[in-house]
Formats: sequence, structure tokens, C-alpha cells
Amino acid sequence: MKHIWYKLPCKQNELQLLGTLNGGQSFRWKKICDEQKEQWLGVFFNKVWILQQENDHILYKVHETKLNELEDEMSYNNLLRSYFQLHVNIEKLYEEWSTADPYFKEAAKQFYGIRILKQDIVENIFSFICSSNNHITRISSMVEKLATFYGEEICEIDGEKYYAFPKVNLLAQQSVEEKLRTNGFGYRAKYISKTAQHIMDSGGEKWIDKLQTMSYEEAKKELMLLTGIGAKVADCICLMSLNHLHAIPVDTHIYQIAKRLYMPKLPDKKTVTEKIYNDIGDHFRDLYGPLAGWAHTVLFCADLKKFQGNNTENSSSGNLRKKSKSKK
DNA sequence: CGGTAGCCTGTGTG
DNA sequence: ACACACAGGCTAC
Repeated sequence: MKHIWYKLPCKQNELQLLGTLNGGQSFRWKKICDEQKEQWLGVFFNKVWILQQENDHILYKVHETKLNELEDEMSYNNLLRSYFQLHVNIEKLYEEWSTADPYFKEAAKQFYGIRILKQDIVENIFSFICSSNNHITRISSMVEKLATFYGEEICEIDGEKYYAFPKVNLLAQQSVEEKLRTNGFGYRAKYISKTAQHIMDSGGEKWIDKLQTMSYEEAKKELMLLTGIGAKVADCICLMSLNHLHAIPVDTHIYQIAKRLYMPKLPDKKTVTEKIYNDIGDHFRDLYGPLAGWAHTVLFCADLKKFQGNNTENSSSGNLRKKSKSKK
């Protein structure tokens, strides 16, 4: 087992680990603390990664199975560049979005360097099926369960085993629904099982490959054929796995933000109807342009409860949350 | 067709 | 302690 620290050159303004890894895009990253230094442990590309933010670079370690070992800093750096999509220069985009939108400018103070991750398609399909009508903490535990039950073991660190995200054929097994039911997945157990079977019946790997060649509209429609995937989940997958950066997933948070700050005339509904969904997406696409989904993710982060620390006293903290009334 | 009740269950809030 | 609302929605009416 290696203990080498590698170095990926990258400015903080181009990548903020905290907001990017903890912002509800990916459910497999956890914060670990080592000598007061904030580190992030997560799994992607069948490897366990430990990342640490520095001023002008990211320090990282990699754990993987002997079979897959690359042992080459350049190869690892390329995997990270691809995962974080570092070819996209966001400092410049942030300037454009800030010019177009004062609320974005406000959010950007705290949430600089937020990136859309380029995540594995299969992992995102099943992770975001879990996300429906659910809390992030619970979603994370469900994704972890899927990996533990059906994923290949990658390695063991400090007595804890880590698993890759499962292959679709294993999730398509007959026994899956019942197993997930008894493990607290609720009605999503059936969605996962049926979706895995649908993908296998549609050609498995071939279906995935084809999905990647489709336009945004085609891919979204194709994804919505799967049980448990509606417009919102399909947009999450389009945005975070298929490189359709103008897809805008509209959830209750975005609906609330849109109604409060951008589109006050939106009807007051309990659930987002199809028309409201499309109107909100169009509004943000008009406002932010071709990478609107990316900008939207910054707004989403700014509204997440977990980022509302004790720094909400003044208006320069960057959060867009409605101020809670202070008790007198 | 647009709208909405019902769904599993953990977590946060009072 | 012990409800009770509500989660980054979707399906089926």
C-alpha cells in the first residue's frame, strides 16, 4: 500500500473541495480530519481518493487494487482533471454570471470554486433514484449500502473496507428488490431493481454508450423511460454525467429560490408542476447561458442548510437563504 | 390533459 | 419523551 502524496496544481478559485464535494452532487465523499487539516475521502473510478485543499494545488493519495494500479502521478492527475472538469475555466464564468445576476454575485463570495463533477453514469442513475423525496444524509447511507452489498472491494484503510459502485448486472438480480426493502430503501427498492433490469434488457453497456451520444433532449427522454426517473432526476444525470451543462434540475430548493428571488409571480404550489419546472429552467438558461446548470449548482449550494453556519450575521456571507426571524 | 394523493422511512424540529 | 412534518420526486390515478 502506497502512502505517497501527489500534487495536482489548481487554484482555490478554480476548485473549492468543501462546496464541490459536500454540495449534494456526489454522495460518496466524507470529511475526515487529520492533524487539523480538512481532508476528503471518496470513491470514483474504482479507486479510493483522499484529497486535501492547499493554496495553489490539491494534495492527494490514491488507494486501489493491485490489478488496477497506475502508479503514475500524471495518470492520476488526468483522472482528477477529468472528474473535476478542470478544462472548464470557472473564474471567468463566475465573472459573467456575477455581471448578469446580483444574487449570483452574492452567493459567489462564499461559494467560489464550485464545480460540476463529471461522474459515472451508472452511479448517478442509481444514486439519484435514491434521492427522490429524501434527505442527503439518508441518500448517502443508501448509496453506501449499494456499494457494500453489490460493489467490488477496492481496499481496506484503517480496518474499514471500501467498495466500488456496483455493476448494473448485479443490481438486476432477482433478489435485489427484497434485499433493499429489508434494508430501508422503501419504495425506491423497486425503482432500483426495475431500472437495472431495464438497462440490462436494453443492451447494458451498449445502452450506456448510446446514451452518451444523444442530444440533451433525447437523453432526457430516454432516461425518463426508466422507473423512478422523472424530469428532475433525469436532469441531474444529464447535467452531472452526460455533459449537458445547460440542464437545470428543479427541486423544491430551486423552486423556492426562484419564487423568492427571481420569479415572484410563480404560483404558490406544494409541488412543482411540469409547466413551472420548464419555466424555471428556461428562466435560468436565459439568465446564465449555455452553462446554466453549472451556475444553478452554485445557487443550490448557497441554499443548502449544511452550509448555513454561524456566519449568517451579515449579508456578505453569500447565502441566499431567507433570514430566520430572530427571537426577541 | 393538468392536477394531486399516496408512497417508505430516516432525520430534524417542536 | 414522542409526535409530526418533510425530505434535492415519482407513479398512478
